[in-house]
Amino acid sequence: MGIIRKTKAVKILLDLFENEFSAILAVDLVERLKNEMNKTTVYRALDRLEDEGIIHSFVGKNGLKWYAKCKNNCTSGHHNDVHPHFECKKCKKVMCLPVEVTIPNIPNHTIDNTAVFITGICDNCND
Amino acid sequence: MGIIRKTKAVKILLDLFENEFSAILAVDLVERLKNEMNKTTVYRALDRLEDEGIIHSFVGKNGLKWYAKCKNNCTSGHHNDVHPHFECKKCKKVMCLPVEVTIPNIPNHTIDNTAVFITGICDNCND
DNA sequence: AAATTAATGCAACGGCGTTGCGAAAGAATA
DNA sequence: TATTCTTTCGCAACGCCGTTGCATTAATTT
Repeated sequence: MGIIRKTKAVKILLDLFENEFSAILAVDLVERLKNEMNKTTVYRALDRLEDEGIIHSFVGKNGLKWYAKCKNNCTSGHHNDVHPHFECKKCKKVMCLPVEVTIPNIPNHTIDNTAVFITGICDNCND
Repeated sequence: MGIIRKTKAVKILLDLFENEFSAILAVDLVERLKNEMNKTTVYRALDRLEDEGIIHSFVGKNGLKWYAKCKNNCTSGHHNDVHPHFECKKCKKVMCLPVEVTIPNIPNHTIDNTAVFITGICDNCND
């Protein structure tokens, strides 16, 4: 807990997420890094990075796992931003939208976590 | 397109969803019906029911597929209700919430579909 | 009843993600 | 630097969900 060990895998992944603004599919990471590290290593390093609140994960429509960089000081266990994730049908990119989604009050329910997944066409492809 | 064939599988499934208010995991359906039909049949019949707009599906946090009955005259291809799905951490049930979630306008984006998945504690377990 | 179309069962597969375990790498102590 | 301890890595194998191909059976059409 606290400082994360900067292993080879962690360094490579951090670098990757630093230069990537859209979310990345876990399987794509495995593929892209297959010459540098084993797939098990990728998954375990992702787990650690998520535990530390450096990245966050979510599941797409097809059940595949996406990872993206956290921007709002998330900590282990709790992620601050409840932002939607947007998947463009054209360019296939998935991005975190800098927008707050407010969930209407639901009587007698305790809300713990909210995931919003939107599909459509992004601004880049809309020209 | 149009009228769905009332095969054995479809009848059983329709009956099941009629008497079930919470969503059902696809794998649970396969398990519950394993003496009456093959797992392939279950998945294929679910596909057809969804195509006809009788049920709708969504993916949970762990990537598993859920099915629930449609209530708002959905048609093939398009499902009318953008309601959240709520998973209770205690009783593990997943229900469709009768609430509209409004997504804030996102400049230059064309929204096609929205999925909201909430976890927490439901009213039944909150006493 | 015969012919056509659609649904079913079975077995095998594909893909994502996980686990167990021995080997290697990194941190800590001296 | 040498020794010990802890964490990570690689490999192989696995578990599971959902899908596909194909031959069989059931339902619809004529």
